[in-house]
Amino acid sequence: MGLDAGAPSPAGGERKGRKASKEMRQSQLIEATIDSLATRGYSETTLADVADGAGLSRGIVNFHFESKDKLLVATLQFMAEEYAAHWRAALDKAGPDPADRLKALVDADFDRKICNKRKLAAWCAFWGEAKSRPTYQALCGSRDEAYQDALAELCGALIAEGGYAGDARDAATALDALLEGLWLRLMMGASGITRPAARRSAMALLAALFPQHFPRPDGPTQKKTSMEEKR
Amino acid sequence: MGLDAGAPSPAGGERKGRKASKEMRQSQLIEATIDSLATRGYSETTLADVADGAGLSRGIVNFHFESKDKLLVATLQFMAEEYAAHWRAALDKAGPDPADRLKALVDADFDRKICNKRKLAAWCAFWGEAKSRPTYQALCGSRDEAYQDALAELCGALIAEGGYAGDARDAATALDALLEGLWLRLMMGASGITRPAARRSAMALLAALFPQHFPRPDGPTQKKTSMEEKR
DNA sequence: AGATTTTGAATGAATGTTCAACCAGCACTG
DNA sequence: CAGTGCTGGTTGAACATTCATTCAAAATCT
Repeated sequence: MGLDAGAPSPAGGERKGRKASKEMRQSQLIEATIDSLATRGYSETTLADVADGAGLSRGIVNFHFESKDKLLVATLQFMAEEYAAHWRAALDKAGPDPADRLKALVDADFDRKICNKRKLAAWCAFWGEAKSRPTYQALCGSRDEAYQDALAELCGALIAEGGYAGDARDAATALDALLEGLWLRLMMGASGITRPAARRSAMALLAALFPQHFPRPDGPTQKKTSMEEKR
Repeated sequence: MGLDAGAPSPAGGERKGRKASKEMRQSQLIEATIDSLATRGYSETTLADVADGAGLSRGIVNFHFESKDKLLVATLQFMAEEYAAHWRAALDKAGPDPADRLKALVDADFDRKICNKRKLAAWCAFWGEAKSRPTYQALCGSRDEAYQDALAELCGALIAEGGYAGDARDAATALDALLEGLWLRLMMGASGITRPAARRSAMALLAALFPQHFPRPDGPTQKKTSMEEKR
């Protein structure tokens, strides 16, 4: 019954019913898993929930993925790859100027595609289990080793350009931690913080670290456009 | 672990714990719960684990706490109260100077009593479930409403004193998010970040935000010993 | 003794996994 | 083209396990 199920419908190759390709089924199940993680939490996520969410039958997960564990690992893997691809694309699209590239990374982190309640909640669910599961720990890996390298490289370039004091690695660590902390706050939803406010907060850190490159919103400082919002 | 914990060996006549008062038993069970959360994670924490960890029998938790849920709530409550009491005490002990008080808050956050793998892991376990449990969400509450108010007040004082640009509330949000993000990183243990390094990173943010009040560490420093440091 | 705490086995519900039957597509044959 | 058999995705019920909870009996304290 209820095969159509609809749901998030990843678009593209429409093949709905019985014949959906293996990969489509898998991503359909992964999406349903993210849904369940976001609404019920890790400890309450059951295969029955996932199957119901996808509009399929009970035993389906054990056919496409070998076990519940494997499904969860695949889900985390999917999110990690999506995240990495997203910031890499943002970096490619940005120009050669280090300041622009750094801003692009921050913006990418707060993009709705990545930074929404559903995905944030799923990330946090995995974080909560990461310490006791080496596999999760490696995949969360405080985001991505490469991401931190990219941050550090850009910070280094700005420090060299602007003659700022401080260490590039430390600045990158602080920035990365700040971004993660803001994600956490956004997920919690408490203290009524919003996505734009969080992004503004991150930009404020950049302004404090690299004042010549990231002018404060109020001061009529030296950089180019003020396409940012005001406050 | 936790308290003396008493070996699980039921052999000897050992009349050690039987007499322990209700409150002692409860905190003993709470400590065992934190242990289990830290080592096995939220989803794998069972009452049997907790009871074994405390060296007591299976049904004990349902006697002192009504249910597993109540035990977990009590555990989170305990940690929240301990955290709040800790930073409040640090604030009381600090002098009247806003810069000193802010530094005291940061130091308190990285105190071993609060900031160790065990407690961090337990916090993170609760964070992971917070979105789907209003009770947890309220207790995590992105730490503490009052904590953020204290941060904002101090930031405001420094901004007024030093004539810095920027908003106190934004600075406090950034600082709080950074501290939480660093906690998360410390818990993950990845990228080999250490507690002193994390604290240094937080201090770097303060130096960037309030350069007159928090001189950079590279110059001949101002405080006393440099017993920290590492990397 | 009476009250309180602790124990450990029994209970029942929830859930991951297995599996035999079912069915949609597809290639091949007559 | 119709029929036929094959491959493999899909189903749902059966199974086994794990675990929170209950409770009567035992142990300990006052």
